[in-house]
Amino acid sequence: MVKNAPVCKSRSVGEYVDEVVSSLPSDEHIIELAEFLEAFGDSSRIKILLALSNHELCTCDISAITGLSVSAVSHQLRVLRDKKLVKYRREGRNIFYSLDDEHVADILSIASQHIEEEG
Amino acid sequence: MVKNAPVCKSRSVGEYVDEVVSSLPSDEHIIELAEFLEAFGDSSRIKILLALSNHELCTCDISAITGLSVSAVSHQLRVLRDKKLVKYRREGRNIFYSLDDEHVADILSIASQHIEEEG
DNA sequence: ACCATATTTGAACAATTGTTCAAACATAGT
DNA sequence: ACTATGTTTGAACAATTGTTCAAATATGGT
Repeated sequence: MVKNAPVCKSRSVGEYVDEVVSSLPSDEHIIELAEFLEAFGDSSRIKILLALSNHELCTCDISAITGLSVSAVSHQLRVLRDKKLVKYRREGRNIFYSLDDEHVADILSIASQHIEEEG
Repeated sequence: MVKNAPVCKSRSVGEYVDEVVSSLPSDEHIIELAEFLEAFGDSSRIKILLALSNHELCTCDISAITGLSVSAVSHQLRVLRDKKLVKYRREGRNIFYSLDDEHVADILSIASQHIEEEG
């Protein structure tokens, strides 16, 4: 009837289920978390973010640095803007992008550490 | 000829391009970084990871906690295993999963902070 | 008003994703 | 050997993704 209804018949397991359920944040928060972290999940965007950890950069310089087309960079910057990983300011014809805050750099750095340790 | 060839004609911009390029890690490292962080980028997987920050859990309890089907959980656990976000151990019929290391919990926690600050 | 530069946008496309379902495999108890 | 429980697997499907291309928008200089 209830399709997803589990499951463990063993009762030594499963005693903490209610406790864990009530420790979880709201679905809304979980979705925001996933959407924020999803924005890190593409090598073009990672390359852009790593470039921005060194310097504030305009769109066309990011294109030159990453080897991506200007259009591809702009599309990815939109994702990074929408998901609040980067901020920007206009200066004449150029728009300069930078990391939104330290959290973004921290996540990149922790992820780097993790990869180096795992081999 | 070269399709992606940029780009900025203004020379005040772009002087640091070479410097930033040489500061970037290898493409291989960038891809590993993206693949690791991509594994955080789905609300089902985030829910699983948050549950695991509280308790070591077996597959069917994760299913009960998250409301996902056992099969869906197992598929996602495979992603999390492959990308080294979780580890596991067998105990009889059950397989207990837990976060691979502190890095994973740290990333979840920093991302949570980020979201709360941005509103 | 016009032109060049810088950037964004929208449609199109192949490629990838997450879930479901049914079937398989693994372990433990009888 | 058989059965029940726990978990994984593979095929299928709709939905989403990232890039390209062509066209649009924005700013500044003449």
